[in-house]
Amino acid sequence: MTRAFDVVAVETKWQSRWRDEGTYEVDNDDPRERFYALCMYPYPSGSAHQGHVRNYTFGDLVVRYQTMRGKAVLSPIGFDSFGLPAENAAIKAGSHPRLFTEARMAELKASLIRLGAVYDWRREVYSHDPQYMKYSQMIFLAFWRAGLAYRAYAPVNWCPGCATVLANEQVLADGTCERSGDLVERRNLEQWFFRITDYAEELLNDLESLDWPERVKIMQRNWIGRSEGVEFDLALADDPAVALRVFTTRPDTGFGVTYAVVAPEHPLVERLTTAEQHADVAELVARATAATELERTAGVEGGALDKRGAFTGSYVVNPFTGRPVPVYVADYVLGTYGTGAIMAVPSEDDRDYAFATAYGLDIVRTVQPPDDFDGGAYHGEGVHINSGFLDGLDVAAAKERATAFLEQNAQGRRTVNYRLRDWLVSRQRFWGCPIPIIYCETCGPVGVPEDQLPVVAPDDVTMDRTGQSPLATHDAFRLTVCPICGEPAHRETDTMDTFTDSSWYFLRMADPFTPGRPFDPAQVARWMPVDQYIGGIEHAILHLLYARFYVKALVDVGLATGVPREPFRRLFTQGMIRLEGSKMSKSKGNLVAPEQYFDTVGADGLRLFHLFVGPPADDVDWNEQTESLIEGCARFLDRLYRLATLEDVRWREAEDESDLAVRRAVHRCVARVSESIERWSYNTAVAALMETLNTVSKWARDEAGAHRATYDEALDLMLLLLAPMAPHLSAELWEHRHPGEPSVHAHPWPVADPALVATPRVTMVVQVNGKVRSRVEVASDVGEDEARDRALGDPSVIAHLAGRLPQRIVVRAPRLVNIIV
RNA sequence: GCCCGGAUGGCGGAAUCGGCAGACGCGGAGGCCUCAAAAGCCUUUACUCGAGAGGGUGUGUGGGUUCAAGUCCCACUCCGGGCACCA
Repeated sequence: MTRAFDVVAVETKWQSRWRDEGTYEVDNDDPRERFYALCMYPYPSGSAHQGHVRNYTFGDLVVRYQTMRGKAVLSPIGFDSFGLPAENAAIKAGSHPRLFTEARMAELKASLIRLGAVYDWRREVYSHDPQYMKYSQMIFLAFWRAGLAYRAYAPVNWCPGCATVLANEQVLADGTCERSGDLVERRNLEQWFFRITDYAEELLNDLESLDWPERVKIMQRNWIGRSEGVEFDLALADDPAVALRVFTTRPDTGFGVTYAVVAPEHPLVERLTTAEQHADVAELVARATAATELERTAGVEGGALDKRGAFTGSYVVNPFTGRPVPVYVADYVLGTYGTGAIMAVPSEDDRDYAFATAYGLDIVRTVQPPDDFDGGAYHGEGVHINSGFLDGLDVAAAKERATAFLEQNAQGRRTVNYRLRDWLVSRQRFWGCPIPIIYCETCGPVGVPEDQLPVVAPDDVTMDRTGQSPLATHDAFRLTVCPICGEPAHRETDTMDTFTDSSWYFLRMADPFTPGRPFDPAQVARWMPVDQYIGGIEHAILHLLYARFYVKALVDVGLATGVPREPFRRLFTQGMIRLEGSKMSKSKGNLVAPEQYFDTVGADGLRLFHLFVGPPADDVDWNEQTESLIEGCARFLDRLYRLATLEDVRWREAEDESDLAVRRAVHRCVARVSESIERWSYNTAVAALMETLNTVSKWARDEAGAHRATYDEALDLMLLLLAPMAPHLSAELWEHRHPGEPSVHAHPWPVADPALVATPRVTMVVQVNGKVRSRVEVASDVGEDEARDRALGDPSVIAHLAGRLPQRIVVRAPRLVNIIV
């Protein structure tokens, strides 16, 4: 298409100006009111894709809008530059992940600049920067000293073919390695954890104070999974000295306990298993513990549970009935939750019901289901039956009584359990931040002293096809001496989960200037919390939960004293880009590169499209009509350009009625755009501008001529409103109209004149029996009586009444009158 | 299975507090300009009956509340997302 102006020339001109003049650099001692605007820092996968464009268009709009609102806006950027894709690419290309990563970073940076997104580049943070790594490691050690980091055995995905550990995403749906095709095994390795569960309660409670999308909060709540219940002992029938401790949230159903189950990993499995049952139990345990997590949970879909178990030969006493019930080992009970053992109530629990049915165990109802209930386990409200002293009570009352009973008779104790597990941070990977620990034969694990940080992975490595981390076999890296005793020792060769990098980068960005520590808490406290965080919904759980934990922990270990404990006050999650329905991704090769549009419709045109195409939170389907939508946005910019550079206007001296109408439209537009931006309704903000441009354009070209002051006001206001959305063209046209004056982006955000926004006369709808029969012009402050009289006197209304007498007249002046006959 | 979200013209979407359904844009149709085209400009465009004036219908389906429902309530269908043996 032919454009009205040279898009590339205009855009590159302003991009270099913003960068060269440091327009969006902001100092930590800036006296203006502060605003921290942040987009989730990207993984550098190469030049930007449409998802980036969308994300950073929204972010840039916020930055420029808040700047015009007079705030000192902190707008940093960085790169989440560690990670598996770089490692895989390096293996393929036989190069070093750093070379690969840095090339991709440069590409992405160039795209962001061509998008016109503006940042304080002095604050750029990237995960593999040795400076950043040093502080990541300092933080790890601080957590360790505070007891928040610890070592424990945990199962990992082990590929026998590659002789290495796999990330979950490297294991295919059928349980094989994506690279070698071997069946992935489960192995126990000693690994590092962060004690995030210590913060479960706070992470849950603080969600309430956050201005986040409700569904993200719900996802986090579910992930944390708090549940209140009772822990108590089930005594072994033939040896009361041995007790099986169980956890339940339904103590009220105790009379329905017809068996008990322990997890295959449970420490009492040996003790409970009788000689006759030994073979059965051993087989079950072997199968369950060797299986991958995947196999163990396979077949769970749709609730069709393939539960497997074995009788131990032992019995425990149901404390409610006093009767012995059998104990099973079954793989549907998890060793890692609660006590790793349960009381089973098949009548009121689906899983127990399925197991009991399969193994022919008793089912005794304790809650009366409704008459029409035809399912298996019943978990609704109801009155207790078959339950001795609980009979007749409702669920809540019975819970109370049963809990009190267990406290007195079975070592019962009210407890809270969480679904949330501690955060496993070890990765058996090369391209990540090394865990700064040295293992010494005599001193045990020792932290690398601060003056020896950062621990940086060596450059002289070759990534081989197995995917095994070269650190594990690189002796120059691995072998060292103990910092305490000086004896030969070896380094930890695991690296940290990349989620650790993204858990504190926003703190570093707030103050990357203080030497010797991650940041100066006092400086950071002045910027935090982030006022507006913007990113993809895919980070709703992990990244956002880990970052929240990190900040709380950093405050507690003294590295972030005074910093608010919640990092992100407001969160916005944007929709995804889909290509004809399916998810767009690099691996599918269905990306629509933004670069091609920068040369045609320009960054402004593409940005406008992303703003206009629909609500920012909704997904965007990229299809055959997208191209023409983008062109429609470019066309709008062309029309604006033509109007702003119009030469053959007939200027007239006197103001007339049309001037007032135009001024009204323009001021209403100011109000509408401002309000739309505040509530993240960018699509309607653009629509308002399009509408206004149509009005002004038509008026300015009219034969009756245009009044200069009206035209000037209209153009200036439109350019100001457009400045955060299409920053290049707005700046260019503003400069054209105000040569030598400060840029449009330095101008305060406009305020609508209330007198012009208010409409003195409005259209009132007149309905007869709820159907619109007429519209009449009335003053906007019209009284009820006058509104009614106007409605009843309208010829079309009289015709529709056809002589019938109104039974009732509803008057909602000045909007509507409804006459009921 | 449980928890969330959604469904509006040919298409993307608008309707912010229960009060004019379809703003704005795309696409379509017709016209102006032009030797012609591109670009631009103008008109029109939910469906339907009607020559027109005008009428009827219409926001996934079925009910309900209300003078009035896209909006609130109940039941359901379909689509999308999250969790998925967490006792």
